[in-house]
Amino acid sequence: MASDTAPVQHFIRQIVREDVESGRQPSVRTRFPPEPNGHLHIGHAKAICLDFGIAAEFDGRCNLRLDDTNPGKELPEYVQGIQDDVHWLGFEWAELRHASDYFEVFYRAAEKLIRDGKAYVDDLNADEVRAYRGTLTEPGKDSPFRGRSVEENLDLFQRMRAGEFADGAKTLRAKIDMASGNMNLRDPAIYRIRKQTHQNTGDAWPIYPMYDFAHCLSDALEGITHSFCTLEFEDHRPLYDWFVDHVDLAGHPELWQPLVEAGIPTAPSKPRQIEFARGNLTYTVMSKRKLTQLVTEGLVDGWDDPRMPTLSGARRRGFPAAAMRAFWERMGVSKQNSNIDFGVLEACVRDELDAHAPRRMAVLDPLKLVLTNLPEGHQETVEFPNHPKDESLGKRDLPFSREVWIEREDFAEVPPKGFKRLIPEGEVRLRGIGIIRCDEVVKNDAGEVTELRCTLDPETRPGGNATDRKVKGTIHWVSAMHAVAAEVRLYDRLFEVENPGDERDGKTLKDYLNPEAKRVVQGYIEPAAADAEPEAHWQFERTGYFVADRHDHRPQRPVFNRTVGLRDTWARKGR
RNA sequence: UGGGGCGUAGCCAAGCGGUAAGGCACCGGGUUUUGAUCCCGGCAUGCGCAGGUUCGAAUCCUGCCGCCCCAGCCA
Repeated sequence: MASDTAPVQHFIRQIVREDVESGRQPSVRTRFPPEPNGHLHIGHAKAICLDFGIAAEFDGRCNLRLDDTNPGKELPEYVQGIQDDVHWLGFEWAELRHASDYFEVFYRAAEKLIRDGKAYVDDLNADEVRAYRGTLTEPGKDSPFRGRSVEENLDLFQRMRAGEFADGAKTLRAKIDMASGNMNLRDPAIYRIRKQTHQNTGDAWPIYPMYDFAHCLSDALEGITHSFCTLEFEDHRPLYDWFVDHVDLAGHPELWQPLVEAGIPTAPSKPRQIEFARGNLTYTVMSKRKLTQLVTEGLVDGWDDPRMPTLSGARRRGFPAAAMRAFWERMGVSKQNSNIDFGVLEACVRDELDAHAPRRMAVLDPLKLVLTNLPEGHQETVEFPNHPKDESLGKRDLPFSREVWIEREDFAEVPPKGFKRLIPEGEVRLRGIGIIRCDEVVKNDAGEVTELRCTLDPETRPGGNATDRKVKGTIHWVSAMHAVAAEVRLYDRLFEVENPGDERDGKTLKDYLNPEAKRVVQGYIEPAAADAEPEAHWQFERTGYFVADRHDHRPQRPVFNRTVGLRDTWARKGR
């Protein structure tokens, strides 16, 4: 996948480039390793773009690996969702793997550590382990089972695998250093007993490897050269290296013989873990717990609700994948915790859509306008370019008639200062038609404006001799006779505050929800917008960028979602 | 006197001993049949603070200060 903007310099790019140029790592292999226990969100897109992007940039390969070492939390539906999201973002993996593909290798590797005196079976229960671990400032104590013989450990571990012991009764632990300042090195668990059906391996295993053990060895087995992960794993790096070095897959082919037999090409590497900061966004939340809460409490309409920061939500909202990629490229990669202004993402979305979205006209809050100097029943078609700057997007015919819908807010009886639209006795340009003058304002008994009666200046019509006469404003319209009624869902930011995850002061997510984040209106669109394919992006002139809803849109019953409004210096001034 | 990270503008972020890129936001101005787009200009005598080394320091050294992560048989 080619990059969408000039690459931004960052430390990971630099490290990889140096590794390639020096010949240390002539070929680059990376992986994106999500746990299939939830939906991917915008933050994950940063990792996806990094993992797949760096591989592509250096002519390397990137695997998609599902890190499925904790059965019970992981579901096949999530692995499908993850694949869909990665594809949507525009990436293709070299190989799809599961950590569970390597369970037999992990088991053999654990046995090797036991034989080497580097691992032991511990009978301490979870509470006892915690008590023995010490605290951040005090060293831990050795488990009384730490000194078991290799033979006993091997026997016990084999019986763990055979399913002889109950869940939690025993663990296999690495024998490292109970006094280490790094808690991860205080004899971390390698295997735990969990008699739980696994989504891939069924009931073949009563024991499952821990992340620290499985992840680094999976990387090595896949020949990964650069293993990118987030900052909180920085402390795990010594352990990552410890397992890779002590298991020494490259020097012990017998450990991964099962993969060879299964026809899985394997050439173990010495991968290097490099940590970077996650990217947070203002006005949203990214934590699985909070996202789940939004869905389960019905605060949104599901995981792909267009207000959700999930990738499926962003997609349904109409954020183009190219904009998502450009956004993360623009943001760079560093080791600083950040809270990125949501406006930057919106700016990327507008950049992309301004360049590529064809224009259409739609009226979301209709007010009838009659051109009294046109004959009753008058109708004609007017040719419009689909894009003001890109002729390759072609032209279309737009029906025009004596009665049109205009946007209610484009008329004001009492105009605020600086108002450039239609006022009584005033003139404005009807986009693509000509200059009209408002002669009469019709109201109902309640005093509400129900209709505007105007005259069109024929000299200002295309081909006339006053086409370039200047008026302050231009407004959009849809021919009433030809308009197609449409449901338009106006989305906005889900939360009203920059940090909705902030639960200090006893506030919760619900206190910060933006009640205006979803408004559904019935509007009128020009016929050429109604035939939209689901997921087609449009700019409705002067109102914003919209996408035909992926699931609900039908040409007979159009449904559009507002992706993001146009930049609006007028509305901003008013606030 | 636990360990590991990070401090450059409102938000991101480059910078790698030679005198503070870029983007978003914001403020001016120009073009415009979208109050959009586009274009031009402005926006850190300053790089957490204090010392030191150097002809020269955001970059090197020392000491402080602030923020983040770690005590799952989660990932």
